[in-house]
Amino acid sequence: MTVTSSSSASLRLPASASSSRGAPGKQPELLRPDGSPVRVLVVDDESSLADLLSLALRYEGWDIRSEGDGAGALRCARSWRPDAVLLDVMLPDMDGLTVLGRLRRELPDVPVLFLTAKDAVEDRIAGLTAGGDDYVTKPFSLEEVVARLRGLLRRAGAAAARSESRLAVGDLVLDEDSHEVWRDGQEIHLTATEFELLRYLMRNPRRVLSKTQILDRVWSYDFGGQANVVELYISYLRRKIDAGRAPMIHTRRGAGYLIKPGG
Amino acid sequence: MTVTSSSSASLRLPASASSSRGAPGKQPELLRPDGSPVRVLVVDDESSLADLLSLALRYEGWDIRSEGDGAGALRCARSWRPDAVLLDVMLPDMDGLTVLGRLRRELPDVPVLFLTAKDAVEDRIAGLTAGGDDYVTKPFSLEEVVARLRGLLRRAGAAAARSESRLAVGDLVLDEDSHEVWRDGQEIHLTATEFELLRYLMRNPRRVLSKTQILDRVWSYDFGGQANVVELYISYLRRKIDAGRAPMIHTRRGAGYLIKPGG
DNA sequence: GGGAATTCTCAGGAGATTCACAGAAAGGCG
DNA sequence: CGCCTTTCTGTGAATCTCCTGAGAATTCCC
Repeated sequence: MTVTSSSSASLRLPASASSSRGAPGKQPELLRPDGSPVRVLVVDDESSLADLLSLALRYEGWDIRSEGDGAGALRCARSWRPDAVLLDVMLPDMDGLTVLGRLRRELPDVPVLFLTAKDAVEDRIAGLTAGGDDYVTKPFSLEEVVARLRGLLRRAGAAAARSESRLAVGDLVLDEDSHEVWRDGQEIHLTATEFELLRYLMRNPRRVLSKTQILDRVWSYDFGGQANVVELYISYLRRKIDAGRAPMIHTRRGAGYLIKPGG
Repeated sequence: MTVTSSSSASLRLPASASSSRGAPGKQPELLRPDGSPVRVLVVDDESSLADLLSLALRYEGWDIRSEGDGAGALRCARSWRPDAVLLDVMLPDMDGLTVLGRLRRELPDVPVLFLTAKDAVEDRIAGLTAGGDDYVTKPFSLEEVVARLRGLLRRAGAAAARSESRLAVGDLVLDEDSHEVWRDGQEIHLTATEFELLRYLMRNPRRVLSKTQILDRVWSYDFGGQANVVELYISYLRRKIDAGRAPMIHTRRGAGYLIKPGG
């Protein structure tokens, strides 16, 4: 097994390092050395989920391919050389670990994000996250998958990209590694859901996000509750983020919410 | 401890000595004289273990090759010239001692970390470690293997790198060689597991580590228990580390734990 | 062999978090 | 200005996460 260290796995920031604008759309944040978008291979036999994921990841500006079984995944890995793999541990033709093992032999340095059922965590497989890989349990939110994938890509990439774990909008700063948030230098404690909502807003500054959009992105895909939770959580966020200060979270009546630097 | 004052095996710290961020990833902490990453040869016939080890070591930023038997190991040693060898003493084709002997003829100054079953320790292995080598018994934790390997590489390398055996986060200091820990100058006694957990946290300061991550890294690969032990040991650590003082170990509900200087 | 130290399971309880509901407040429009 | 719609937020209940004491099992050490 001839393992060259990092060959294809070096990633870099785009030339126009306007990195604060993590705006999904057509501006990928991470690029391959040749300037082409990052490649992500999605492996899931449930086609509806695979479609949902592909769509969301494409929206990040990444190049996506999707496979429904282990054999296809390996074939694709071999020929397409993705920069990251999103792998459901339950596949029809082979055990997730088997796929992982062979994948590793093919792409030693490519990070893998596992999708696993909630209860399967208990009979977890030792070392699932050992090599810097990560996992997400179903049902997940798209924001979570995207965030973890970005984390993996960031850490697998060039050292220069390492500092990029922070989002900033005005004097509001969010650190994805430590899960810390500051406004004007002062630390603010957020709950898990508040944190994800804020991260989504901050990754789309100055852009109106509808309640539906937010619900689809930040809440799990199987959430069955009222769309009103978004209002509730916006309210929570305002209390913590905007309290006293110039408001950064704005309501666009009939359209949605947006975040922008005070003023 | 007969530390051969290395010849070819001189290692050095990376130019950018941002060593406080022992953050696993692509930033190797130890480099060869030519700036390329350290090379480690993994020799184990159990492929799943070899894969797990390769994964974890590669994540340290090292260049890894893996062989399944003594013959292959010797071949690789000869042509690839690794900086360290991770050697299972139970190999299909030849006795671990034999492999070691020939390895030594090939690479006189390269340190070897033995993997051995628990009960086989006594007799012969102990003697082997006299030359600066070390050993780890199965089942092991990844943190332990990585730590020992780092220790070997460090000691085999330049003296300048010697000071690197200490981790510090705020006024908390941990010595990897002596296994001593101080908070604000005062020594704190930790059990083996507590020590490994703290080391893992301190090697990833200001980063949220999930319970699964911790379990995968700090506990043996064959541990089958509840993820709840992590909570328990965090609790123990807090009692010893944070007692009275400003807490350094923080809980991120729903995400994991992180350590950071008081504040 | 016996005592001490260590590791780990189990379960109760404290507290944090999520969410539905409903009335209050605010915005838009004729 | 009055009415209707949309958004905001207080309340409280259900749930979930995490902490920790007690004690069993195991290992270590003398």
